[in-house]
Amino acid sequence: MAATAKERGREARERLLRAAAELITERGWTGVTTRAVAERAGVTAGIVHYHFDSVDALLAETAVGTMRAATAWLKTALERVSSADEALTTLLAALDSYGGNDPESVLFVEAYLAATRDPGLRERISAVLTELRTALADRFTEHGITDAEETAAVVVASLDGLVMHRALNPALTTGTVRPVLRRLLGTEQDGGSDRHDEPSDDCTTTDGRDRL
Amino acid sequence: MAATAKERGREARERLLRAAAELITERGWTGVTTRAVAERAGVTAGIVHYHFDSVDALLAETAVGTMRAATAWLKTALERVSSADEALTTLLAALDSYGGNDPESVLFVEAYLAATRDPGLRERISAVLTELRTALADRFTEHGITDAEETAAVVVASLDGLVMHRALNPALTTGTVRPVLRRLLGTEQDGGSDRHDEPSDDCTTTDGRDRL
DNA sequence: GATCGCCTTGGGCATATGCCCAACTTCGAC
DNA sequence: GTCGAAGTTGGGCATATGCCCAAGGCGATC
Repeated sequence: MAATAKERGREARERLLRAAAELITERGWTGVTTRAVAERAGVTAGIVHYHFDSVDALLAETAVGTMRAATAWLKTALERVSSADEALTTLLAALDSYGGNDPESVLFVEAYLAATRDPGLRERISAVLTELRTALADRFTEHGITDAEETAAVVVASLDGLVMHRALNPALTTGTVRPVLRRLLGTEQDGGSDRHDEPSDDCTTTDGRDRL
Repeated sequence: MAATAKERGREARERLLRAAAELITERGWTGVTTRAVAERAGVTAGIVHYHFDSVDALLAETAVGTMRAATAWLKTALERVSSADEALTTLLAALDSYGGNDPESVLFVEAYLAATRDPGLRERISAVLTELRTALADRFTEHGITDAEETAAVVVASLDGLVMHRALNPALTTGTVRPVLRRLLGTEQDGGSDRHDEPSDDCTTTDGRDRL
């Protein structure tokens, strides 16, 4: 058996990260406590400060890690895209995959706010966000979207805003907002701009990618 | 003499509300404490629970009150608007009026997240948001925007998203994002989307940076 | 088997927090 | 002048919280 102690330590650490992610969305960033996260992870409270310097360090690690994973996934998904509209669809699909009361995207918003009060976290989150924004802008440039940089920035921000508002207004399904968001791309392809509720064409048609 | 005691009580209550608003953005919703808000308001801690049932009640009152005031102001501003584009400009100007490190709009985002965990607050915030969204949608309908309801919803959500992202990315000035956001209105007025003829309340700050 | 490194435990300390309350002040009404 | 309502004060209680630490496993290495 390979390093049982080390392995268990690693697992405990990851369980803490997962527990923290849940609790951030449930209680809010500043509402996560040492003992709560330890209990959720099934470990004792002392463990938290063995694996992390502080509760805030745990939360930052959780947020940055989650965002990095999501961004990495989205970047590879965007690489397979063959039009700007498809890129938008990919992002919307990712947004939908978390269902309505999506825990993960609320975590992002909590992280943004926490970054407002923590310069170090802000730096790390900005880096991830820039990465995603740049990847999207590259697709846009590639497919002839004007103001690609600015458009990408607005699209990413808008999607985060929609995530937030959807928590209060369930009518904001991706199907509903997609026709409107498409206008952001500036392509005047006039594809029947008033049809809502796209049935199920939300998945990019290429290889199987219905997971996330 | 007009009720001095009653008057002072009222003032203390309002000072508490203002102090709470500041602290919510500084420390986050769940980071606001009885004593901190009392100290900021210049009263003793006992006062807080005399005027409000609980700290959470204080916070909710603060958030809803602030949002109601902002919405009321925006509604009257929107009434004077003579085009959909001008409506957008009005909203952007309001967004800018709070300067870069705007305390108020961060408060809104904090409130959205808190509403996620408090059904009562969620109800109240949804009502205010619906009011604003409807007022905007009315303007849009009036000026021939297709999908007025959906467009209004997306615009409001996008602006909140931009507020959040601007806290991390100062390049997201209204001047920078305005040309992109105009596309949301679906009015295909000329391709050059970076020129506008409304000279009056041009709120755009002198955008220094263009690289996002 | 002894030793070492990594992980874990459970308790503990100083402080913070929400909320309460009895006594006190203030000021208009009678 | 007395009374009562509205507001204020300062202390206090039970609990929660962040972080620490000495002691205890436990497998790998020698």
